[in-house]
Amino acid sequence: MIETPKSQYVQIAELLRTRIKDGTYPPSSALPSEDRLAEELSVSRVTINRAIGLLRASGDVRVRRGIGTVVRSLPRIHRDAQARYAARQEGTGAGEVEVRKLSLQPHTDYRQIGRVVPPETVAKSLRLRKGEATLLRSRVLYANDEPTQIADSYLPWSITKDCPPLLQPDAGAGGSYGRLAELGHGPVRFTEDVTVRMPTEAEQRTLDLEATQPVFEIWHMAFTVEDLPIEVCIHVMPGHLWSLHYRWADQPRSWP
Amino acid sequence: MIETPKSQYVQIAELLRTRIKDGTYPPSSALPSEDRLAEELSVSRVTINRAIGLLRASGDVRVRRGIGTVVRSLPRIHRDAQARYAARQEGTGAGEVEVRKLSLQPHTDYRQIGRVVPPETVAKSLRLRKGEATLLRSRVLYANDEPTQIADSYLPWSITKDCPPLLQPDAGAGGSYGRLAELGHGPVRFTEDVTVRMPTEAEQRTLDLEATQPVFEIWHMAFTVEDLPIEVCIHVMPGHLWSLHYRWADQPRSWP
DNA sequence: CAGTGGTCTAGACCACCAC
DNA sequence: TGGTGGTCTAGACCACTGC
Repeated sequence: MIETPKSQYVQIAELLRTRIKDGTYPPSSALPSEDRLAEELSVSRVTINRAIGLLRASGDVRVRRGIGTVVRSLPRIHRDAQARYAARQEGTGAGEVEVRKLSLQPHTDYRQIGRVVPPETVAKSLRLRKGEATLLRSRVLYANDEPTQIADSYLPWSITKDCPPLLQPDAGAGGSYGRLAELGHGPVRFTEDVTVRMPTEAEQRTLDLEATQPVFEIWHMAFTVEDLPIEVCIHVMPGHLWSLHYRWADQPRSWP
Repeated sequence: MIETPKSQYVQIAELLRTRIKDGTYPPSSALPSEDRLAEELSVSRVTINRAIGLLRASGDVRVRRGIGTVVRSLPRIHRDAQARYAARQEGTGAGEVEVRKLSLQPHTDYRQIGRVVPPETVAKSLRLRKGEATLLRSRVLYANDEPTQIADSYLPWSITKDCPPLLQPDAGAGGSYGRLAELGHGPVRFTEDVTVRMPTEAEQRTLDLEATQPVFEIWHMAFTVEDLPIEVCIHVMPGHLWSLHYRWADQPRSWP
């Protein structure tokens, strides 16, 4: 093995991570202040700050200005793509099932529900004409009051405009997919595109993240029996909070 | 809208990103040196360094010590989970198809092929007894000589030990799944678990990444008709290089 | 050798929080 | 008001590259 001399801030980050793991700094407890750590380790505060920057990027600690640096405590949430839509059909809010499984307290905040001209990429995916409107259902989901995801769901306005329940936070039994089914546009096929990126400033505020903490962006699409796109839902989720699960069987390929 | 006064290094990062997008700094070209940028923008070099740190985390630039800072040029590679295993069955190396689609030059480096006692998590997934061995096929894939992923494939040694092609880099027509099928253990069902995390130091070296650049970890599993786990493959891929694609249809749930 | 980025320091000022 | 982290500076030394 080649011995690489490591920079101090990397070594300090490792030290702090060790202390978190061995219980010296338990979950939800505060780390010593940067000044104190600097003194203890005989380095400048800037070096400590940089070390903590690594812990922040990986989601191990969260920092509150004026308060201090605290060890994160939320476990990873498992998101089973197939199961969640199956659950939805049984009438449960899909996003909350996963959270409840971990004995955490879920909570959904509907930020906006209404008619909206969608971003061009969404319009294209839904095969809408230029300027054609959609119903946007935008919500933020929480676990124990910590934000866990933003979900912006776009549905063609032409199809949803005469369905009042879709304008309510609680869309009724089976959620919005239940209503779509009643309208004769029940989704039967889904796709998801998953990417990782750094959060925008708005997302940093909403999800309580820092510029260096990656987020999943899941571009979820639902199709009807006629293979028409009926929904685009964009999920933005803190990377350190989630684990995504997919499964499939080898079968004659019936889709393009 | 609330006006948030931004720190200089965030503003400078935005400025540099703008210049990259508008072609002032084209792909593969070098940014001005930190000293020069510091002079141009009338800030200290540390501030420039911090701004560039943000561009590095998001994968917009890569830095070569002694050389300079260069604008990244590789596009995102699309990975269609279902399609790639279908392709494999037709005899093409799955990992290379995706790269070739982008007119890039693929290349696979087999780091290790041989008998190995696997990590405990892998052993458990394969339902092996404690200490039972596996065949490990470990490889690094490249596009245009830039590393794009590490793939470590584990197969039960008891099943694979008498199949010499599996000890070769090229496992023959249909890849290792082809050989498993001949052995009567062809995989028919798959699962994938996707997480994001920061890279280990070894991964940083292998994938030419920095500590702040997130990676996908895909835990891929293959099952036989009898529903026995026949392979665990762990993919580690730079987050900024990939886009993952999954699809499924609503159907009577036949799996646990 | 000169030029590049990597790292570190001491000191400073600020914004935010709890009391 | 005192303690916390956020940011910035000027200067320094180092390691690595290419000439």
